[in-house]
Amino acid sequence: MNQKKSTLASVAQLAGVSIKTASRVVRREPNVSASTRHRVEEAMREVSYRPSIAARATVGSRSYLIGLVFDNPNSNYIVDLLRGAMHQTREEGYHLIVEPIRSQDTSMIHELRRLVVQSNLDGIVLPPPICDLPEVLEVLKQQSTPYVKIASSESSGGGLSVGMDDVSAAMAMTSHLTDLGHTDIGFILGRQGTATTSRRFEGFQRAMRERGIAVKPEYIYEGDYTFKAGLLAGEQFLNLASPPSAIFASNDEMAAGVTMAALRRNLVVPDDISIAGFDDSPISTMIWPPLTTIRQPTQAISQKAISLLINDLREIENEDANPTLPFDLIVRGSTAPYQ
Amino acid sequence: MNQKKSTLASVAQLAGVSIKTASRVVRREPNVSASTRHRVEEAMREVSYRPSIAARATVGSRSYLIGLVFDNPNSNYIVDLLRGAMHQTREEGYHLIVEPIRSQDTSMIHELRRLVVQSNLDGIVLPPPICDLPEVLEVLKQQSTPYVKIASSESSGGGLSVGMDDVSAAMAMTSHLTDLGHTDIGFILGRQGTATTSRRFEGFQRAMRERGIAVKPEYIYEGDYTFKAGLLAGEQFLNLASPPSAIFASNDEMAAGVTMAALRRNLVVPDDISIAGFDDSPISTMIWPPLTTIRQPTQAISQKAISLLINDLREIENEDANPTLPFDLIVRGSTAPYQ
DNA sequence: CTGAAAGCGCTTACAG
DNA sequence: CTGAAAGCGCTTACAG
Repeated sequence: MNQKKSTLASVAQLAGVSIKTASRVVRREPNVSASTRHRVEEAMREVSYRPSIAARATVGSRSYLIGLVFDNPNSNYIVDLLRGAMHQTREEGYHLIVEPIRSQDTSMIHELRRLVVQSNLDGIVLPPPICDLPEVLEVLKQQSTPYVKIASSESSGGGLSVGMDDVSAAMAMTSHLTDLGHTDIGFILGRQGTATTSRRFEGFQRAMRERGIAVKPEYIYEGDYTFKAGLLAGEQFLNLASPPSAIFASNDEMAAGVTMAALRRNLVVPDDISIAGFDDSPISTMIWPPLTTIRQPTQAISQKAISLLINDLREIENEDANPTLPFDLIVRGSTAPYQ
Repeated sequence: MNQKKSTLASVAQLAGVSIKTASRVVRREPNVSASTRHRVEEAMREVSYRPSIAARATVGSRSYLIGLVFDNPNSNYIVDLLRGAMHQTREEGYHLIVEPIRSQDTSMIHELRRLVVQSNLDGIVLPPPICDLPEVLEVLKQQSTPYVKIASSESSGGGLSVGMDDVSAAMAMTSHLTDLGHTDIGFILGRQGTATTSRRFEGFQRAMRERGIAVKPEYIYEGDYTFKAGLLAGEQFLNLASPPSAIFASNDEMAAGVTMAALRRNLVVPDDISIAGFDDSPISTMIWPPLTTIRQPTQAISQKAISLLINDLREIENEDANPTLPFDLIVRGSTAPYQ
């Protein structure tokens, strides 16, 4: 049960070669005769040899350490990111260093540089909103530390990035509502100035246009992703002479606010009004009825990000350096056919 | 601009001591004169020295690695835990390895053992609910890996633990309500069988008893920590011939449910009814009005946990091996004087 | 209280 | 094609 740890030396001895040659086989370097290679591989298998990352890290320029910094109020998102990243990092024989940073602080750049230098990071994962800070990218370029951006606002400038197609997702949700027979659909935008906000709105508009349904100006509300904005939007929509029969909020918190506005007026969700959110955040199942929403494949995204980054480190060409991962439309109790 | 990595040698040179002495200071070993220690610490700060885990791991039996496993649906709690733990781990010159595990899986124990053995963990932090799994404690004892429990249900069996005083916190919240003039207070219990549930209820009862206020049986509702339970509890309370003027829910989600039940009946919170929660979870400020609640000092708790654990590793006696940290009563918009 | 030496498991020059 | 040597940054015996 309890096995002793095997080393390169033990492999070399068993194969009757020098440590250096054993190393060459392990690292798949050229200039080893087929028979020697075979003998060493046999020995590796016999003692179930696994190279020590620690020892490798002390010597070479590689640390086998990937960093993941975060500064995002959405803890759920962060934890999902962590799960995916940790899984893939371990899978590839690397380790993950996680660091909370405060992107507002002036000392942040200094801390980031210290992290990269001191921990000798091989690469770093940049979730939003950090991936959109030019200073951060600048520092990493200076230190020539490879990075991968997650859900970045800007189209990647030649670097690595992973994201989700917000436009298609918003289109899918809109289609879900129109398929249920809704034509009077209220839309609540997120905070101005973020790429996500405009992409989701674009998806809504495009789907409506494709179906030939006009979008009434009074059915558009400018929110800011908060519960309260949803509450206000809901009240405004429901005060209309002809209120919408469905409301699509750009995130779940706002959709929860709309739900509360509807309940306040003794409306039954989804019979009297359908409500849809976006993100599949915890609140979406905490309220009643649970929200129909869009799930971002966060774990898969961070997994992919790690994978891209490590391929890059190994100088393996990534067939797609800026992939976009598929989302899920989660239909729950808050949406129903128009009646 | 481009920072170079600092080593023990550079620190030693700057301080004018041997590498060995510098090492002693870094590792907080005894037998270093105060002045030497001071000089080395100064040098460490100057070059912002951080020991190389890799180098440490190659040599000694110690890994300077602390593990933190988690399996908790509340991501916000986890992230707070992480922040506190990371801060203190770095402070003490250790590194933190974070691992999500699934306490339900049968393979969990195997994975845990692998983590402990392969990463050569010096110690491990066990948040709820993992800290209450006997199999986990068993494995750690087998491997003689020191651990510290966080917010454990059971009174620590001689081991290390950090927690919060739920009884006092529930008493404080109850007093807050009675101080506002409320005597008819509804209480919503959490899920049966967890220590937290009974401790919070005990605090409520004790505070009421101290004030000589009788607790009516119809003002007690057995919930399960979900939003829906809060909604049902609220409806039941509000259907009473003489409903309570204040409702204290054992967590914020249930308090949010009560809020929705109140709004459904066109009651104004807090004018018509005061509502209090527990935990200061994200939902407490997402809904309107924001909830008066109890904040657990999660970051401080995990910080303390790391501190206890590392003291233990250094064979420094902890003056209190099972400390309980102070909480905060957060008064927000959901509670107001009885009228 | 302080330090010189050996060595952890591996890699990177360098030499045959 | 193969290997002996030096060294990564640190720690653990051991000596003063």
